[in-house]
Amino acid sequence: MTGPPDAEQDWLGDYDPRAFPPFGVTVDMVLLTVREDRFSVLMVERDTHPFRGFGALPGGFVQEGEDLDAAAVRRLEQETGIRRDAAYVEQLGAFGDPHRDPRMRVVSVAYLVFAPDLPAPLPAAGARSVSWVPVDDVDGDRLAFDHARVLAAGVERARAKLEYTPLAAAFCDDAFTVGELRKVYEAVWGVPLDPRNFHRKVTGTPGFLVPVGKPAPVGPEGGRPAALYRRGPATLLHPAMLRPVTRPVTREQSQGVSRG
Amino acid sequence: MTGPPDAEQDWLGDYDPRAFPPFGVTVDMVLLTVREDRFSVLMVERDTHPFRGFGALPGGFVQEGEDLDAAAVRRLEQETGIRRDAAYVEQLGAFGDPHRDPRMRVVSVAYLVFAPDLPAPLPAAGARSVSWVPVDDVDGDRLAFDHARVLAAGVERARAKLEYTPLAAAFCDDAFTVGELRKVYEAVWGVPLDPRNFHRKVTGTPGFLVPVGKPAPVGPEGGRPAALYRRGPATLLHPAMLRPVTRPVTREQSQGVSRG
DNA sequence: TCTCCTTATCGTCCGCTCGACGCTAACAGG
DNA sequence: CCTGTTAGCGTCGAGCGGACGATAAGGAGA
Repeated sequence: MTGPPDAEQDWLGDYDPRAFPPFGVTVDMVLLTVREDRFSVLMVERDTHPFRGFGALPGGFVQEGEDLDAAAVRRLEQETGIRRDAAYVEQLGAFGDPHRDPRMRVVSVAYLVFAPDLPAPLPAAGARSVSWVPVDDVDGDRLAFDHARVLAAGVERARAKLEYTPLAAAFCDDAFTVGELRKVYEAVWGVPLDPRNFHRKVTGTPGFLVPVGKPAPVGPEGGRPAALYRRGPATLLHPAMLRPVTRPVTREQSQGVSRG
Repeated sequence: MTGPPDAEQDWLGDYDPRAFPPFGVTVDMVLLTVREDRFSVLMVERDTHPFRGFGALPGGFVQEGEDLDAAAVRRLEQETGIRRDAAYVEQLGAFGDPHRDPRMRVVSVAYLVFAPDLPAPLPAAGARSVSWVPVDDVDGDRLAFDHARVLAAGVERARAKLEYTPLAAAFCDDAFTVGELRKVYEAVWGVPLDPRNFHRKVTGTPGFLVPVGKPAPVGPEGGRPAALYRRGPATLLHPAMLRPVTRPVTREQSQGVSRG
């Protein structure tokens, strides 16, 4: 297709600062964990304009010469103290509504992080407080920018990921029991699972769990001591572990822009 | 976590152009179709610096005040003439390696498009040629920027999407036969499928296909005429249609940044 | 010690899905 | 009529998962 009015500025041969508008680029983190059997997200309360007093996802500008993934990992380590090898990090997507930030044109690259239970970190600059909030308790209307959409995308992606990957273990400590892993699934999906079928599934899937020599820890509310496991080498669950609720034939589709 | 040297510039209260580096933001399109039973991608040959003579994905800068999705759809319509409701579009992810474009700092937001078979469009500005290339014939070392990575991500995402969504129909015309739909799966996955089991699966999944009144078209190489269908309202396949190859326990993970 | 409660782990039954594959239906061409 | 092709239906058996019984192994309290 030739020559719509703006086509000349595509793929300019040489850098011409007048040919493209400058954007700010930020990373925002959807940092998820399971705390006290509740699926929770790390939220900050903003102390600066805009959206002062609103909840927000932690994040910040990408620096010059800094890779997007590196910026996300840097933020993760700075704001939570989580080492990058103690959590699972993947990109969630880019959010670039022209009016998502009233100050200027900003594209946010959101990252999804699965972390084991950790104490809430200290507030960073520009934030009044930092805390873990159960995702069901978050009021989307009280979030800054488009963070309600970002959070919703992250939560849905996390729920889907548990179905076909062994990433639930990223919410657990290094060694964990089958029961602890089941509580992760129950918290994230919000449904009870049959302990016996769950046990059969996860222990019967090759590469999901590797038994750790230690025979038995203690139980907080009694019961027979459970065996300890670590994450196995598998990166996919095959076949998947499906959420027990019968989904209707039609459901929201992740990030589809146009007709499905 | 308090006070690393750069923390002060996070979430500035007011616009301060010195506080963040300016980025160019582009959209790149991984435009996929099935042509002559081959899974193909729309590639342009660059005619301008940098990467003159290299293959590239179609794309261009996002304009001021333009939403990312809107920029992608605009590119789609401009470069291919595809109307947005004739194809499936979803965001693939952001690619922001600091050196991906030698001219300047650019973050590319990649989009994945499933389109029915169409004639190759005319070259746009800055491109020497535009053509559909079977994805297996693309030489990743001859692609501009990081488009080899972008393309690989798009292809893998497309293959996975066919497993758990009915999006294969987005590669077909408005009305199509079960055999045509099967050829889409076979081309995308690169494996033959049993026609009888495939027929049972797709016709037995509620909401996948809706029969169209017209009783029968003609067959190009003979055979019994097939019934025509359109896309149904389903957006998920449940249970999924799994690729017949036995995947090994460990496989590449989409966009994971760190340990799982 | 015995009872009861809790959780862990193993086993059984049954329905559903899928892969493999046989069979018939409905066209075209010679 | 015969053959070749694709479409569509049926059958069988293995495997997986949901429902759920049974046993194991701990702690708390009578």
